[in-house]
Amino acid sequence: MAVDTGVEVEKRKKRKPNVFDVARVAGVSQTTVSFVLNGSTTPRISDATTKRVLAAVEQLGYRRNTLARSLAHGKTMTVGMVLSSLDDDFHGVILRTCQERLDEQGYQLLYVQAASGSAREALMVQFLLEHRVDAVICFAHEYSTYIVPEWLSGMRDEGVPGVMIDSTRFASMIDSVGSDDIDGMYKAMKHLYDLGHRRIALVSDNWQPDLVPDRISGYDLAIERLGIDYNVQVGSDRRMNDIEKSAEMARLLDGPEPPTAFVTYNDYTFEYFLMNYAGTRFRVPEDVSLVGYGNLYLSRFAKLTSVGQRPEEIGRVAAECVLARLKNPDRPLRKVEIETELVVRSSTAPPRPVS
Amino acid sequence: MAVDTGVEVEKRKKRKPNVFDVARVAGVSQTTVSFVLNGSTTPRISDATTKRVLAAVEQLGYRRNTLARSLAHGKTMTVGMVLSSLDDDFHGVILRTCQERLDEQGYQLLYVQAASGSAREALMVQFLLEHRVDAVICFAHEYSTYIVPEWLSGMRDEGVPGVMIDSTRFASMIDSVGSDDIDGMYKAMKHLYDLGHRRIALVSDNWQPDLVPDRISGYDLAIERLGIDYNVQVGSDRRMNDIEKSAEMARLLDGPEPPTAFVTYNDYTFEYFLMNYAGTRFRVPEDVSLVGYGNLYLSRFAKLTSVGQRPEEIGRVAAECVLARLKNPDRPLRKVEIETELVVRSSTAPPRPVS
DNA sequence: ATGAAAGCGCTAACAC
DNA sequence: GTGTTAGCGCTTTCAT
Repeated sequence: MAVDTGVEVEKRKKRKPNVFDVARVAGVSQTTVSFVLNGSTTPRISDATTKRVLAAVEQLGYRRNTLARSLAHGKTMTVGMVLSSLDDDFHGVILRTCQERLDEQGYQLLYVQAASGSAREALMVQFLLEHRVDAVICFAHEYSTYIVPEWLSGMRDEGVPGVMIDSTRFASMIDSVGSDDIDGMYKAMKHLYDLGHRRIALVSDNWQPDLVPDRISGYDLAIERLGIDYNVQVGSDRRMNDIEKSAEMARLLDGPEPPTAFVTYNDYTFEYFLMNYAGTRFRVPEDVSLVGYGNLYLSRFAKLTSVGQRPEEIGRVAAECVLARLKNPDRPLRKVEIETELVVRSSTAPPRPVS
Repeated sequence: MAVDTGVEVEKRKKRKPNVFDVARVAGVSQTTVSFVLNGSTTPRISDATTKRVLAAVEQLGYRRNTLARSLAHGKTMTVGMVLSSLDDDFHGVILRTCQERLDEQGYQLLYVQAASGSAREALMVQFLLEHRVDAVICFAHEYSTYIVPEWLSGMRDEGVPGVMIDSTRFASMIDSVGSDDIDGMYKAMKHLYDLGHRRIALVSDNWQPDLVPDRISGYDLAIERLGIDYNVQVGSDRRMNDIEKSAEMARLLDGPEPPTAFVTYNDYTFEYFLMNYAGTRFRVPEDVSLVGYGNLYLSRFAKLTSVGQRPEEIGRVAAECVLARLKNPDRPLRKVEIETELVVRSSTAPPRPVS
């Protein structure tokens, strides 16, 4: 490596200082600088030398170049994460706990954003891979079906570990961590059953036949296990938006044999109902009980009983999976289903006695 | 960190293909491959060659190494962004629009997370700088005061452009884009004034004397400009949490000369009041009008009149700033204040006639 | 149109 | 404990 002798001065102004410069100023070799900077213990560097190097670093305003560093030793110590939505606390909590765990091992989470299932999502995974992240974490989503397998196999080919969050649909291809949603929905149903409800309707969705399928089959399972003779699902037969679902809920409540409670696969499905029917046409929980899903902000604000998915656990376990596979790429595939917890608030009460 | 030497041969097999491999398979030189991959036009590559190269790329499953690429030509085409909160739609919208604009110029947004004002925030800026992002975007925050200047000067020294979002407090040091909050608060006051309110109290905060200072001085300004003879600020003299603020609001409403309306510097300040007082002890807007700030999710759900900050504009303009400075590092400092918009919903109405 | 070769900044094996 | 040096994968003059 030829150190410019003549142009040196000119270049000095723009070029950022590198290990070599530090070495020269400190009067040591590159290697020594590198060892000091990386706290290498193998060849123990004398305190005096260390001090001189550090001083040179300070003086020059040297900042190490991660690009070169990673290029050289083949590891970036970063984990890429493709984020779809940044709008809710669910994702926020997962991110935080995931990051915390990764931090402990010196890994840094790097996010990029892309709507789930969009072409951009696949692009962003490419991007992360090109940046040689050591692993990729991705949120599964209803729309993912089409696109996921494509980049999933891409990652496999390159030996980059990945974990899928929030769904275990791809658990046969990749480490996955999600919630035990069948049980979660069962808990919701059991809670209402125990309060005395026997006509519990589900606010569902047919947007994707396999959207949050566990939550929906949890409903059927509960019906069966609890020996209930009432199975009404709003929005499972045709595509409906939340406004239409609310109207249908109201229609049901005004009809014969009305449900005394609703469960849903997502807190926000109730949003419109809460905004425009609850408290005016129907009182909650006097006229109808409501159990949401997700324990998201809305359920806290609206004091909704809801099934919590424990995002803090999801994030932590996802990090754990990544770390474990990074350590041992050949470990068997892992599929984790975090147990949910029912958070009881004031949207549930015993049903009104039949009038 | 000792890399096992014996396994070297094993590893060899896993080595990812590089330009050189591609070149060999395609029967051309490295250079040619590089030109093809970068769509170079200077030396026009023949279609036949291009095709062969692409075929080789496909066959080998070659993926370019951004690390090496960036190292070589000194640009990463990434913009780093330090995110504090991922929990609300405000940030989400900014991110999306900012990304969209950056995309157009081929820049990619890279996020890292750190609580505002935390030691980690400074660390993350270092991290981004070490990764040689071409620019940094950061959210200002009440706590930032202490830490910001430190890494701000660090960036300046290295010639890495940055823009501060959501505050213009550091506008003398860095391109900044925020909202015109003085005017925003004035709009809120004017709206209430026009409805007939003359006793409007502010729910404030003394946590940091310069926290969202514009919104607070906007209140004083409005009082003066509108010739109002009532200036009551909850929580401006001592530190209070939202629960205490709600209690204080209730106390005020029950007292003599009660305010007929409240304005605040943040929608969520009203959260507790809405959950526990509104609709029970006080009706909104019959007994009291409420104007929030931020037009955040809460205000939409609770049908709160609120001052919107137009995050989509903030994000776009932030990207614009970065792009402009990237193009011309010497352009004069820019300070943009996005005009707010009052979103009227059903939490505001004329005050009750004095009883 | 294509190829040879000099870096970019850093790590780490190997010699001293 | 310190220095030498060969890569890491790619870009990019400068010849050819």
